[in-house]
Parts: sequence; C-alpha cells; structure tokens
Amino acid sequence: MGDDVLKLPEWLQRGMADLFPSSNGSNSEQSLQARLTEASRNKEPLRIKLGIDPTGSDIHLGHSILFRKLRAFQDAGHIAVLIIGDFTAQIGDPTGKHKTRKQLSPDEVEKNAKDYLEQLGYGKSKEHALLDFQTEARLEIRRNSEWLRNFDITKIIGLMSHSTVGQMLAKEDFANRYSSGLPIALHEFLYPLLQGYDSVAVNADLELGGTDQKFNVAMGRDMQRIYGKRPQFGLLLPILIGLDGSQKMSKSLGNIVSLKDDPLSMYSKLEKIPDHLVDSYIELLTDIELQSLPSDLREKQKLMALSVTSRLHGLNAAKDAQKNASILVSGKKGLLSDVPEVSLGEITFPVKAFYLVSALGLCASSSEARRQIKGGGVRLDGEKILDPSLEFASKEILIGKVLQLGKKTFRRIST
RNA sequence: GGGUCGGUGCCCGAGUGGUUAAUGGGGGCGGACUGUAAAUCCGCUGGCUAUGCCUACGUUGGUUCAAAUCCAACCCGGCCCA
Repeated sequence: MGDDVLKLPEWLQRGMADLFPSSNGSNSEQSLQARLTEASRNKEPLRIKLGIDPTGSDIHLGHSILFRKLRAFQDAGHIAVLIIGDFTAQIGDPTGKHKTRKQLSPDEVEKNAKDYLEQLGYGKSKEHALLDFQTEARLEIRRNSEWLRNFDITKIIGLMSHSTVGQMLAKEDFANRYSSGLPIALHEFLYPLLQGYDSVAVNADLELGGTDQKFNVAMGRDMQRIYGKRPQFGLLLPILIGLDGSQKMSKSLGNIVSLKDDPLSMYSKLEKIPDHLVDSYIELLTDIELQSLPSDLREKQKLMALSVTSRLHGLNAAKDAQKNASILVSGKKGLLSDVPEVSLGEITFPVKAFYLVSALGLCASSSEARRQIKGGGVRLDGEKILDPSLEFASKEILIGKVLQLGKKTFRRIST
C-alpha cells in the first residue's frame, strides 16, 4: 500500500503531459493517487469528464489519445462521462483558432454527434470499440444542452461575474487574436465559462483534455469551486503531431489518420510518418511495452503501424494491410488482396482515361485528372498512362485491373 | 454613430483599365531520387467527357469597346474617436 501512495499506476501515467492541481503540500501525482485510494476504499468510482465538440465529423488519431485514456479509466472501474457539447457547439471552442468559429445548426450538431458515437464504437463489443459501451455503469453520455439550454440571464451574469477580461485575455488564443487585431466576438468568452459549468453539472472528479485545453479544464475547477463542489483534477495529454511531422494533427491541415481510414491507408500512413514521431506514437497510441521496443527504427515503425491498425481494424486486417503495403512499396502492383474496389457503374464506353480517373473518384475533378495523367501520376496495373484522352473501348478491358494515383491511392476496378 | 484603412484563388500576398485563370511565396498533389519519411531537383495547382466553352478578385448595380483595377450603394473586419 505504501508504494501506491507514491506512484500512479502505469496505465494512468503513460503519456501524461500535465496533471493539476499540485497544491496542498504534496505534488499532483500524490494528490491524485490519494484520491484514487479514497475512491476505491469508499467503492465510489471517479467520474471522468471528457467533453467533445460535435463540430467536425471525423475522429482522428489525435483525438483517440483522449479516448484511449478515458477507456483506460473505464477498464480500471471508473465512470466515463462523455459530454457532447451540443449547446456549446453553437459557440465553438475558440481554442487554437485565429478566427471566430462558424456556428452550427442543431441539425448539424445532432448529425455530427451521432457520427462521433459510431466512430467511438457505439453498438460494438468492447474489444472492437474505442470506448466501452457495454459495461453497465461505466459510461454516461450527456449533452450539455440538458443543463445549459434553460440558463437564464441571471445565471449567466452570475457566471460571468467570476471571471475578468484580464483572465480571458490571458488565454493565449484570445491574446494572440487581440494583439494582432483579429476580431473576438463577445459570445466567445462564454465558451470557457459554459463548458466549465459542465464540470459542475456532472460532478466531475477529473477532466481529460489536450494540453491546449488547460485553460478550459482549469475553468471547470473554478466553476466547481464557485458552486461549492469539490474541484476536479485536470489530466492533460499531449497534442499529437500530424503526418507532416511538425504541426498538430488536424483535419483542416490535412495531416490526419482518420478512424474511418481503411486498414491499408491507415497502415501506410503510419508506416511513413517522419522518424522523430515514432516514439511518441508508440507511447500515445499503443500499449506496447516501452522497454521492449526493437532497436531498428524501421522495425519499430512497422510495429507501431501494425499495432495501431490492429486496435482499430482487428489483427487480421492489419496484417493484410502490412503485407499489401510492402507489396506496394516494392512496386509489385496487382498482387493486392485488399485494394478498395470501385464500380464502373454508369460509365459509358468507350471512355477516355481522364474521365475514368475522375469518375472513379481518384481525382476530385476531370481537370485535375488530366493534369495528373500528364504529370505521370496515373497507372493502370502498374503501367503509366500518359495520354489523358486515351480511350478504353469496353468494360472488359478494365475489369479486375488496378488503377493507381501516385504511390498511395489504389482502386481495383469492378463491374 | 463618426473618421480611417482594408476585404484577391486552399492560405499569405502582389496587381491598380486592355495578351492572361490573374506575379511571388507557403501548402497540397504528382515525377525523379531514397530504407518509408525527410532533404534535394522538376512539373502541376478554377470547372466542364474539352483542341473549345464556362465561372472567378466581399455583394449588387453602374461607367466603358474593355474592369480585380474607375463610380455608387450595401455587407464584413481592423484601428482611432464617441
């Protein structure tokens, strides 16, 4: 028992970027460990808050870090309180933004929320889902419109009276925008306050967030204190660097691995990440023991890619993806077993190459398809097509062949 | 509300009546190279089944043979003043 007091469990500590508060004479880890011990003694699991903004619809590996940690808490017997910020989405989290977010309609929010839950594995068994949706009493899904919708102006004034403009402008994002003369709409100040109130509403014992959420998570503590609740712990996890190797993983930067990615794309992207990211990906996205990593960088990278892909698509699919990826790299096209198929559908023959490439979805437009062909980026069964107007007389010539754009995009043509 | 400056393609940013999808950079995509990546070099970077035709420089109108470039109104933003 003595050791327990000093050291947080491995699953909890892994990938931790920040933990607070660290007051009361002891450090933050000791405080949290004490809280965990208290919880288990009283048989009262902790309530772990994670707020999500249903603003986008794709969850990527960067987000998954938080969900993985949340899941780890579930597996340790605690309660995941997933808050869908359907109300706050109308404001939009100003964090990391240099401009006011567009406000979403309730319909969009609802659609996104549903999509989110599906990606997290709603309806799947817990082995295949990111979160454990199965075990009774380990998951609460709440929408913050539940308590925010009927806030009256008096209550809002109350909330606002406890924060100052100075505090708000201390927040980096606001500070940057303000000093560089970019607009800050007043309602944006409400976001931290309202999401902070969520912690009050759900009685959170600990809130998870990315390091960029420190302000918001801390605000949750403030709100709880103001409303006479026991303030939550804040556990912050790193922001995952995206495929470009320098900026955070974010859909708008186009450097993501989406949970929706098919196994081959996912594996290939991961196997190709810049070398300096490999260790952090292993720490944050897998459960691989950090002591027993291969010394060879390339091996390590493959192991990581396999592990991540396998967690999300199953081991068999991941192994297939690995095999196919190596076939692709070695240039032996056409041997693939797992190339997404694409149907010729309504296309009328004869068909010109550029139209085919765009109609099958390899390029966004027919003009782009022409350019790619001229630039030597399109192959059919490994052979470059260089004439955009090259004609194919009939379906039969194409069926079963693999159409390729660049090194990463493949489609096997079917009827 | 007043004054003032500004709103250009994914982003930044030139351009200020007349070949032109609109200099340049970033990003992205493709090619070569490589152990994947990175670095480097090269090409492409509005749309259309397309040797031509459309749509584009905040919005809507106007002046002109001709406008991103001139005028008007409107919308949006920064700064200063109230």
